[in-house]
Amino acid sequence: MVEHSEQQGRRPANDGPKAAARNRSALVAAAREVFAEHGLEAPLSAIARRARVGQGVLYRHFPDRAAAVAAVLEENVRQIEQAAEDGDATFAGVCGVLTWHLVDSAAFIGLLHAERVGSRSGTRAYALELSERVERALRRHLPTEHRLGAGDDLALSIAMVSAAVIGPTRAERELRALAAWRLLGVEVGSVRTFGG
Amino acid sequence: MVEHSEQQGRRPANDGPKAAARNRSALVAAAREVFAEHGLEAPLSAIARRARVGQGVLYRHFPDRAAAVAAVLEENVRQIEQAAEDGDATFAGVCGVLTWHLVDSAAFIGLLHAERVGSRSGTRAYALELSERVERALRRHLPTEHRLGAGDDLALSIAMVSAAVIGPTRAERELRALAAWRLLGVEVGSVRTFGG
Amino acid sequence: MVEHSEQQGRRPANDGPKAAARNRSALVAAAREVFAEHGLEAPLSAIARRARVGQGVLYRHFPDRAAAVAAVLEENVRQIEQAAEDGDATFAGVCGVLTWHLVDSAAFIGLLHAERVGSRSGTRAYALELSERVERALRRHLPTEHRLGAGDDLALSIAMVSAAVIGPTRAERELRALAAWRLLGVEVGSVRTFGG
Amino acid sequence: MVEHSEQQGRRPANDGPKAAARNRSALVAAAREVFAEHGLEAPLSAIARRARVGQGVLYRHFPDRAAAVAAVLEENVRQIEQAAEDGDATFAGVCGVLTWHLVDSAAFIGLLHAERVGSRSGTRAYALELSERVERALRRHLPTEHRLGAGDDLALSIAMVSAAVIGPTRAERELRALAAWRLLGVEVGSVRTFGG
DNA sequence: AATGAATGAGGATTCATTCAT
DNA sequence: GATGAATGAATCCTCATTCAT
Repeated sequence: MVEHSEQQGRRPANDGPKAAARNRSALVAAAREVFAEHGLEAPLSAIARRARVGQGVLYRHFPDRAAAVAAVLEENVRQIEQAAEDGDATFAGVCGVLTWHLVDSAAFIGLLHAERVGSRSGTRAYALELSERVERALRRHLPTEHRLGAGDDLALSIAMVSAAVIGPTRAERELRALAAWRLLGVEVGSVRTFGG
Repeated sequence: MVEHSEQQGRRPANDGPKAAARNRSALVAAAREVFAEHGLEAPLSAIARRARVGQGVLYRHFPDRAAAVAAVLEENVRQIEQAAEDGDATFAGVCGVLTWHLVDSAAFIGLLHAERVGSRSGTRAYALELSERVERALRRHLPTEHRLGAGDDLALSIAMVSAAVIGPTRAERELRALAAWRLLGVEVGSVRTFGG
Repeated sequence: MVEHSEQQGRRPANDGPKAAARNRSALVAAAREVFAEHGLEAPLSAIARRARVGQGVLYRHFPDRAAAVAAVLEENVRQIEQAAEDGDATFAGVCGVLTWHLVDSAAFIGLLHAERVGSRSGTRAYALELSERVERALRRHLPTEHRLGAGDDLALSIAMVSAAVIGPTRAERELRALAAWRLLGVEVGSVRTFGG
Repeated sequence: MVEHSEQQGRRPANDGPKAAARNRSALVAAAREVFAEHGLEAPLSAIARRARVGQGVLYRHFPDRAAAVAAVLEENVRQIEQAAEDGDATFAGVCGVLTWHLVDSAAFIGLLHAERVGSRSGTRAYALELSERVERALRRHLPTEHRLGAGDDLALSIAMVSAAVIGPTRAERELRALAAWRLLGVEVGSVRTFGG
């Protein structure tokens, strides 16, 4: 008596490479949400779960936590860069986009606290690179005579503002962000995602 | 139900109650170092290990993480308060003492990021109380017409400066702290612990 | 924050998902044995150890002690219910099956001492639900004029009998169980597992 | 400069042997309360704390948990024996006193579940001895023709009734105890402590 | 004889990471 | 390429027990 139908465990279809891209975006989106809600220390398994993929896929795309964080922030940074590349861009405008991301995501705030992201080599370097890109995007539209123009003052200001962005509601966080910019003597444009 | 097997192993010397005070200071010192190096989320066991005491002693002295954090920060905050109570105290002077502690201890910086300290009840409340005490100490000497006098601006400034204090060396951290105060238009006195 | 050091140690074979079902039964069997031998408060780690699986597997299958207890008792209760659903079932017969399980497993006895199962919410509720199912199964065949028909008398009787079932040997426990029923004026059928 | 007043740690007066007796009763009373409230698995330290003595004293008087349990039960058993020795004693009356203790103390109930009290040798033997004394006290007034007169039936009945005594309120526990006796065909006198 | 601090093993639980299928 | 179960180290916390004073 041959019982060959015993091991029929249904396995989700393997959609091939096409699924890979889909999974990656799902993972990034999930990571963005999870990090935003629970901070950068959230369990990685939560990300896989929210993305509706197995743990293995997570590790295929992001070998470690830092990579996942980076993938999330990469998008944020790119939006800021795009805002800076826009023809009509102004310093205030780019600040507004930056502020939007700070208010939107706890993960992004962590970017400026790169030291804490992880002790494993490479992570910090990457985070630093990202924050430099943010700084460059802003500096591009910084009037030469601006008070933040000298030395590290711009980078420092970004870090300082990011620290101000705490609070349970988005409205509260935005208020604090704007107050922080004001204390630094910076006028901020509309707080919104670029193109949104 | 913790069912301990009847262990026979030789037990290290028990120095008796005399050790209590010694242990407590060892624990506070260890906690200060560990928190300064690894942040407020560092494993409590690391503190016990560095203090060369058993886990139980840690828990006897500090029933939870909040208590350990408090023990470390309490001293810092008190020093700032004492600086503020000094007859000759000035706003710049108290800022200097505050800055010294920020530069000295990552733990102290975390104080202003109370939201991250822990989800366990009590911790956050205590951290908030401590940061309010710091603010009150500073506000006491804030000239009425000072630009940080309004609303939450002083508290916000403290948080912002604390975020600026990163860097591998003490010198670097101090430079950044001073630059941050300068950006906020605040003149800081000598950066030193009160009475030191 | 669980910061795992990058362990290099060889990792025991991972038999993959196929092992899941096998592990689950191993865990239930182990739990049955451990609970039977050491009561419902036995260390969960003992169960994992006896099942030859890691702690994590235990928690994957049973999120808490209650779930593990339930998995063990669920089967016992179901057998009693099946006995009650049998066409030829009699009160004496169902009592016999109940008695068999009482004699077989200390865990099952604990069921009737639900109050002690655990202070953690959920456990007690579940235990109570199970004991109610046992009572319902018996009541189904309780002659209307039976002396245990009124109020809580049936539930009380079950609890009372379960307390009688102590002793080192199965034979001894069975004797005591039967004596207990007799004292309550209940005639019991053959003490055996249903269908066995 | 001689600092010889440094080590002045005040130490509570040592009242000598007189204190020993006082401590012992305090401990027994504390143990009774703690066991009654939290069951026989309660932390021993809770007993020392409630008795306002050091941990060491506890261990001096009771080398292990079993000894503490025994000390508590000893008093209960003695009261039952006294009730039985009273000139006017009846079976119903002694049952009433026994019932009072069952209702009063979770610890006493545990007596009849001696198997669970502890695995360390001696404990069980002592518990068994105590339960035998209870049985003897009852048996002394058991009418010869009583239905519980044969074999182990009396001991069994005691165990069975004790299992019935659960519930959050004393009133509830008493009701259940009385119902249990009734199911066994035993009439119980007033439920009260002997002489109380 | 009492005090009460210290010890440290043990149990619960959580995740990072691997890997058979 | 995807799945998701398994592993097991690490952390937290609780007590039983000892012992210097």
